[in-house]
This record gives sequence, structure tokens and C-alpha cells, in this order.
Amino acid sequence: MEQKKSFTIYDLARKLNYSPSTISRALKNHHSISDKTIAIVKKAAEEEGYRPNILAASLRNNQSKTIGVLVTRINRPFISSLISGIENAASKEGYNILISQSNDVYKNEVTSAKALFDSRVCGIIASLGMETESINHFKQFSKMNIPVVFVDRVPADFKSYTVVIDNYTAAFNATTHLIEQGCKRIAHFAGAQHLNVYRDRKKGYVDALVENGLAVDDSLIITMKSLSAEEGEASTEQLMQTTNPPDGIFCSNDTTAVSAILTLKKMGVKIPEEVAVIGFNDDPISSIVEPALSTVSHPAMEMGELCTQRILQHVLKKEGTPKIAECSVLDTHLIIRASSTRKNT
Amino acid sequence: MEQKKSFTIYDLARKLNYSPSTISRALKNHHSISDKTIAIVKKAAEEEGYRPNILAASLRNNQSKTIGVLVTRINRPFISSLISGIENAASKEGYNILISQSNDVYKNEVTSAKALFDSRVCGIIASLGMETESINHFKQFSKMNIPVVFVDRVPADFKSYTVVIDNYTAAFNATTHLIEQGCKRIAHFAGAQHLNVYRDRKKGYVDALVENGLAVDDSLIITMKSLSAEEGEASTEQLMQTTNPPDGIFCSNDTTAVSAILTLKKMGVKIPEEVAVIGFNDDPISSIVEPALSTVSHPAMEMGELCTQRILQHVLKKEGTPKIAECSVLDTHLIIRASSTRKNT
DNA sequence: GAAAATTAGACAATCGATTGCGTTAATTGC
DNA sequence: GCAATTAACGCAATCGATTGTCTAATTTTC
Repeated sequence: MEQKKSFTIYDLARKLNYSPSTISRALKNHHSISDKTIAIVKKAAEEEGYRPNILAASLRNNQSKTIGVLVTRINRPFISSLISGIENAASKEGYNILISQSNDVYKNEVTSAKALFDSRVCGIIASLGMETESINHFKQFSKMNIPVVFVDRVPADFKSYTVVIDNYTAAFNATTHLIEQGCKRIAHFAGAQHLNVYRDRKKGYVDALVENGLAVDDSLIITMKSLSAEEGEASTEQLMQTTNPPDGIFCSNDTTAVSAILTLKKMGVKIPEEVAVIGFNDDPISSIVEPALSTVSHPAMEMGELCTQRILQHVLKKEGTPKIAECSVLDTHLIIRASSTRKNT
Repeated sequence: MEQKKSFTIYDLARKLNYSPSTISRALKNHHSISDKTIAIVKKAAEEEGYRPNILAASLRNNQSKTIGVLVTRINRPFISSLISGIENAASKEGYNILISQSNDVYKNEVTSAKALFDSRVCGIIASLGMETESINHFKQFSKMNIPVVFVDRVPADFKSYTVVIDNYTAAFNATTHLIEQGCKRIAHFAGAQHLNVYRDRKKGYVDALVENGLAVDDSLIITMKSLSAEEGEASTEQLMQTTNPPDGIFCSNDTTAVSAILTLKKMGVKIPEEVAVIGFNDDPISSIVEPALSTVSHPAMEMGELCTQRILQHVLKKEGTPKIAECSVLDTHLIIRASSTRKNT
């Protein structure tokens, strides 16, 4: 059974004895069509249940009102909030969003980028996967002057737009906070170092230690592949079994931080007295775990909205691709909860 | 600055001295094109970086390989996992997904449905909003023989596909479990009763009570608008301040269940000894809260995959719209954790 | 009152891929 | 050896909306 064919402006034109061009212009309130005609056309369109075919319009204009979104995994708190922000800002302006996830597999990311390109998105918003080191699959967009916005996990050098948080400062502040709470040996759960977010967080951590006259002990820095709960548990155990265990842990995400808390509790270690813990992201679980996890909050929704605005700004103003990376850095917020509060202030 | 125009099959045709139709067929391995020509065309396409214009193909075929997804909020654990499942199954078959969220506002849902329709999606997957009572905005799809799949929150009577869990049985089992654990006065946090999911959960709760010879006390059933943490807290306080408080609560979602646990603890009520609690959804927070929350797990990802399969099955086999609601009911799984475990079995 | 200007709308090309049908040329059949 | 197939490819219409250009009718101008 085939799809029924739809009612088009040609059908309307025939019915009203106007030309298709007049119908098209009338529906768009073009100035060269009389008010009377516009009223007639719109009324008939309404009655007949006419709906424009966006595919046709997009093809003709060589421009779809669709924004491509390429992420690693949709079902992660930060990502889903990001997408939510993107969608809200987009739909407000009449744009649709086409979503693709790579599941952190590089090959999928390349395939998805192609698919989004083929769909002629008017712009693309992407957050890089764990495996991604080359970004050649985004060059096709730039070549066609289609704006690319990288968000959160961004490449080092790509002449385009970027929306990030200040990972360095956030990490610096989080670590400083632990130091202020009396921690002397602070461990760090780091993520893959080819990704800016984890690299910057580590840098902030190291610099905070140095600035406060604390030694940087490489044995306290554990770099994980995926920052999963399992890795968090294993690393916590490993750290605590050494002769000189840490008295604080700055984790690159909440998943490992919560995992650390649960593991420490299981081991009978007091939090925050013996080991203070701080995470990153402000996932829902962070406020539920006991003791509640101190963390760094991402303005995920706003980041998404900003990404959309970047795309629209480029598209509507017909700007050229920026000659340099045009970067928006958003502020983070340190949320201090029980897992790191040793002193009453 | 305009978008550059792209390299098309016409450009390829000119370059290779073939007709556009031959190019088109060669790229699709059409049998009437010689292997030699196919090789030549594909090689040149690759070299020139040719990319098909999906808009053009879709317009011509009156069929886009795009599935529309209409949900209430993207950034909710269940929904984002659902979408993830939809996307995985879709991309595997070369389909894209266009996402729109209503934020639980009926007007948005109608607008989004229109937008997805205008984009000529080949099918639509929808979960109804809290406010939604009429579903006329989905009729346009059926009229055009575009498959509609309702998932989780589904309308009562719509001749189309449906993917749900067995809310009744899940609720029945959850309540029975509480009874088995010795609860005699079980409260229920119910959701809006015009939605199937909450109506069925309530029914399952009521029937389990009846079947076990317990009285159904309307004062123990609290119907909430949005099942938010705030409502959960307020309702818990209200319940516990009565002269005859409950000794168990079956909550329609995890948000209110966790909220109940936190509130009970704040009030000094022992869980599960004085009040046992069980939730619904298996959100990440449920395993983190203390005591860990017993709950009902949704197979969210699988539901998403199944939705996509339903669409593809309809599209690929060119089936007609089902004459009756064609319903897939998935099994749930009762996860028993500390919040409801009174007896050692 | 005739030329100029404005108004209202029609014509036809265009976007890029697809496909039914037609046309050669090569191959097969008897 | 000639008709009948088959193979390989071209022609041109089509999907539905958009838009530059053109035309006819009406209004304005001096």
C-alpha cells in the first residue's frame, strides 16, 4: 500500500484559478499579491488541509531548516540536557534537529557526519567521541560554508565555532576547594588526555596543587579510558591500598566520583574526614548519594541553546566561516556538598 | 556569504560523458549498467567527493528516510534511553531521526507534529504529553498512510502501532511484593489518570490490595500532576502526619519514590521497617539513594528499537495502516533492593 | 489625455535525483 | 544470414516549492 500523494500548491492553484507562483507568494504574504487574494488563498489552504512540502522548499533553496546534532550517547545526563537546550532554541525559530549518536565509536562518527551532510543540514553541532583524534569528517561542512559548532569536547584546531566551559578554572577551583578543606594528598581521576575537557581538568588540578605548594604525585593521577563506574571502583581500591593513600579525590566526572564514594564506604573509609571527594557534571545522582557529592555544574541547557544560536547567527546573517576558532566559554559553578565539607564556614 | 553549490550527478555526467540517468543507476548498481561503467562512475564519484542530495531523492520518491520522534522532554532518563534505542536501530538501517520535544505543553505537541509532518517523515514515534487528551494532530499521518507508533504513554483508541510495558502487571507485582514483605497499609503516588501508564499502575495497585484482602483506602492514594520531587516530598509529609500513616508506598515513578525516601529519613522514619518504598523506572538515582530503591525496570532501549522496527516494517513492506491498534507489550522486571526488603528470604 | 509608474499576477526555469520508455548496438537463435 | 533478444545507455518527465522576468491592467502624473 503506497503513501497517498499530498495536496500541493498546484492543486490549490487549479482549484482557485491562480498560478502556483501566486499561491506560493500569497502563502508567504508577498507584497505583490493583493490582500484579497492572500485571504482567499489562505482560507482555501486551511480548508483543504494544505501542508507545505519542506523537502521541495529545501531543495529549491539549497538550504534546509534542519540542524544536525552529532553526539556520543544520547542517554547521558549532560548530553540529553544539551540536546534539550538545542531543541528548545531551534524549534523556537522553526528549525528541526536531526540527531545521530556515535556510541563513542569513531567509525560511526564519520558515518553519521556523512549522513547529516547528505541530509543537507544547515549547520552541525558536535561533541567528539572518546576515540576521535582526526576531524577530517567535519571539513566537508566547512568547505560548503556550513557552520560547525563543537561543544564540550572540542578539537584543538578547527576554524569554526566552539562552545565550552572553562574546564581549567573549574578544576582549579574544585582542587583548591579540597585544599582549603585541609586535603594534602589529592588524587585525580583523569580522562583520555587527547580530549580537551580531561586535559584541561588535569591541568587545573595540577596547577592548583603547585600554586598551593603541594607536590604533584603521578601515582595519584589515574587516567581512565571511559570514566565508568567500574573503573572508578577499581581505581579507588587501588589507591586506598597503597601505603600512602590520598585524603582527597578530584574526579573528572560524577560517575567515578559516586563510585568512589560507594567504594570508600564499603571499605569503611570516612567521607569527607578521611577522604574528601569532588566530582564533575552535577548529574542527578550527585545530590542523592550519601554523603552528597560536591561537584561542578555544567550549564548544559544553556550550552545547547548557545550552540543553536551560533548556527542561526551564521545562517541568517550569511556569515563566512570564521578564520579562527570562535570560542564561547561559559562559567561553571562549584556546588559544595557534604562529600567535601570538612570545616564549618 | 552564500553556501557553495554542490557537486551533483549532472557534474559527474558532464565530466564522464554519460547521462545523469546512467550516473544515478550506476551509483545504485542498477543491472542495466555494465560493471565497467559502474566502476568508472564510482571511482570518479569518490574522487570528486560526490555526495548524494537526500532532499532531492526524497522529494522525487515522496519518501524520506527519516523517522520523526515526538517526546515530552529529551532530558529524562527513560526518554533519552528510548531515543537512544530508536536511533541505534534507525541508523543501522540508514534512517535518520528528527526529534522534537513538547515540554509537556499540548500546543507544542501539535506544532511539533505539524513540523514533522511537513518534513515528510516516513513514520513518527510519539509519547504523549501530560496535557494531551485529544490526538487529532496524529490523524494527518494516518491519512497519508504514514505509520504512527505510540510508545509508553499511549492514547486509548488509535488505529496504529503501540509499544508499551505491562503497567498493570508491573504495578500489581510491585504492590504484591510490598504485601509479601508485611505491609498492611500501602499508599500510592498516582499520576494523571487520563494517561494509560498511571491509570494502569493504579489499577494494578488496587487489584493487588483487593486480591490480598487489604482495604483500598482512598486517603492513601495521592494523585499528582507531574510526579515531581516537590510533590513527592509534600505528599510524604502529608501522609505521615495523619493519625494512621501507611507502612508502605508504591510510587508511580522513581523521582517521587526517592523524594519519599529522603523525606522519610528526614522525619526519622525507618525504611523499610516502618515504611517500605518502591518506585518505577529504574532511574540511575534509584540504585544510589540509601537505602537503595526497589523499583520496576523499563526496557527503555529495547522499546526504542522496537518502535523503529515497527516503522520500518510498515514502510518497507508497504503495509496499510492497521485496522486496529497493534500493540506490543514488553515485560518489566521487578528490582528488589533495600527500600522494601524486610524479610530475608 | 497621453505617457509613466505602479499593481497584480502569470510563465517558466530551477533545485538534484529518479525512472518509464525509447533507442542503439551487440549478441543469440534457428 | 536474418529476425529476435538482450545489453547498455539516453531522453525527458517528475517530485513541490521558489523566484527572476515578463505582461496586462490600473492608477498616477503633469
